[in-house]
Amino acid sequence: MCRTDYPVYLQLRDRLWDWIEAEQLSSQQRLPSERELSERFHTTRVTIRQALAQLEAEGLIFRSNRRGWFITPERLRYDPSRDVGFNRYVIEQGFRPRTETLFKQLTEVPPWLAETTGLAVGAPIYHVFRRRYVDERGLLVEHNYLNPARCPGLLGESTDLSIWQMLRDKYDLRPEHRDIEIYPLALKGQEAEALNVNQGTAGLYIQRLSHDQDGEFLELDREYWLHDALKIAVHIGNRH
Amino acid sequence: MCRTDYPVYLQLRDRLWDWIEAEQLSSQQRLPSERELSERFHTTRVTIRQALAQLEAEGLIFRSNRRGWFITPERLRYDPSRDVGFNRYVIEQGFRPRTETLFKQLTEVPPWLAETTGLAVGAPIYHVFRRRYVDERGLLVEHNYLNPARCPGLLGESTDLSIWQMLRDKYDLRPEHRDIEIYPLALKGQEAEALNVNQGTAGLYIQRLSHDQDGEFLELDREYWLHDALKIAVHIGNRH
DNA sequence: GCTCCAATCTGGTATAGACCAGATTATGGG
DNA sequence: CCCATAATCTGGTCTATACCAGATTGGAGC
Repeated sequence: MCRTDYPVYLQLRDRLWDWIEAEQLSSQQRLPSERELSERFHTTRVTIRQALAQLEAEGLIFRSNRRGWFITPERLRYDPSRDVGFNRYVIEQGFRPRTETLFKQLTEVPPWLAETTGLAVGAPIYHVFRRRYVDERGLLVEHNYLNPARCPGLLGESTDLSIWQMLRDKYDLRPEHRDIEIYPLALKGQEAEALNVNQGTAGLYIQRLSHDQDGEFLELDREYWLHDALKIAVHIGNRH
Repeated sequence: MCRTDYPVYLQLRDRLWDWIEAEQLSSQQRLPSERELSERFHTTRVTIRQALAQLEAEGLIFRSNRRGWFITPERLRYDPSRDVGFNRYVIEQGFRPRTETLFKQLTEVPPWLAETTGLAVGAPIYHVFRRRYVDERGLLVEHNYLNPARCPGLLGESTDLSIWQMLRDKYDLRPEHRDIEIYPLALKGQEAEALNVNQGTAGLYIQRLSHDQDGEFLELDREYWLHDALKIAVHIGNRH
C-alpha cells in the first residue's frame, strides 16, 4: 500500500498507535471492532489482527475475551522483596484493589511442593487460590501454600485481604528469608481461565519462598501476572 | 479433526510437545519445516504456525529468522542484585559465554537519561552497546551508560569482559545503592535487529541504576533479554 | 419495570492459496 | 580444491473467505 519496504502490519501498528494518541483514548477504553478497523485501514482482518497483536505485545492494548480490544492501564509498581500487602500498595498508587478467593482448602503436600520446600510428601498444607483486581481488571492469580503447623486455623479467617498481615498480627510470624524467582511464561490452563485470557497469553511468573525468623518454612507464593500489568521495582542498599 | 471441543491448534501444540519429547530433541536442535509439519499433522501451515507460536510463548522452542524452529536451551539463572559479571555466572552454570561490543562512544546525556540519573542534559557520558551470547545463541543486548568523571579512559579498555570488574579493580568503584526495574516488553527496532528476532518478539527488560559508595551516579544499565532465556533468582536475608 | 429469549456483534479458529526475502545448499567453472 | 553463482528451501507476509462461540443488545411478553 505504501512504498517503504516495511511490512504492512508494522505500518498499521504505527498508524494505530498514532490514531490512539490522536483520539486521546484512555485506560480501559474500547477500540473499534477488528472488522471496522480493517475497513478503515483498507486491509483484511488477518492483517489488522497482526498489528493489534503487536500492540498487545508492547503492552499498549489488551483483549477481553470476545468483547474487544482495550487500552492498557498504567503498569502497577511492585516490590516483591517487601512484605507490604497487595491492597496497600495498590491504594498507595491511586488504584482500587480487589481480591477474590477462588478456593481455599487443607490438602496434602504434592511431590513438586515437597521438593521446593523440604516438607514431607503427604504432609498437611493450606492451599489458597486467589484472583486480584486493580480497577476491576483481573491482573493476577496467586497460589499460597502455608504451613498449618505455624498458622493453625488460618483458613477460617477471611483471605480477601493480606495474608501476610494476618501472619504478622495473629501468629507473630514474619518472613526473614526469602527466595524469589521471576520469569516470563505463557498463561495456560487454570491460570488463563481464571484471568479470562486466551491460552498462551504472555505472563510473568513470580515465586516467593519464605521462611520465618526461626528458619521454618512459612509460605510458598506462586503468582501469575498479565505481562503488561506490572513493573517490578526494587531498591537495594542501606538508606534511600 | 478430533472430537473434543479443544481448538485444533491447541491439540497440535500437545501433539508437537509429545513428539518433541518422544524424539528426545535436545537444546538448539532443529524441528522439521512448517510445510513438513503441516503435512504430517494434516493441517495447514497457518494452523501449525499457531501451534508453534504457542510453544514459542511457553519457551519450549524458538525461531531463528528464516532458518527454522529450534529447541530452547535451559534458562540461565540470573541474580541482578549481585555484582557478579556475566561471564562468570554463565561459566558457573556450565555454559559458554561470549560478548560482542557493537559500539562504544563518548556522547552527551539525552533528556530521558538526565531524568533517570539526575545528570545535566548535554553532559558527557560513556555509552557502550553490547550483545551477549550463551552457547552461541544471542540472549540479550545491553546498553551501559557510565559517568566519565568517575572512570576516565574506560572506553580505551576492552569492553568484551566485565565492566564491573574493571570499575572495581581499576577505578576502585563499587555499586553501593541500586535501583532495579524489571518488566516484560516486546523487542523492537535496534534491539530486535541486534538479536536477530522478529519485531514484537517477547522480551524482558532489566534496568539497573547504580550509585557508588560516595552516592555519585556510577552506571545505568539497560538490558533487553529474550523472554525464554533467563530465570531471575534472588535471595533476600542475612545468611544462607 | 422486569425477565427471558432471539438477533446481532465480537473476537477466535480454520482453510487454501500466493508471493517474497533471506539462508542454505548444490553446482559448475576456474 | 576453492569460489562464485544459481537453484532451492526456509519462515515471513498477505489476501479472501467461512463458520463458530461467547458477549451484548434489543425487543416481546409478562
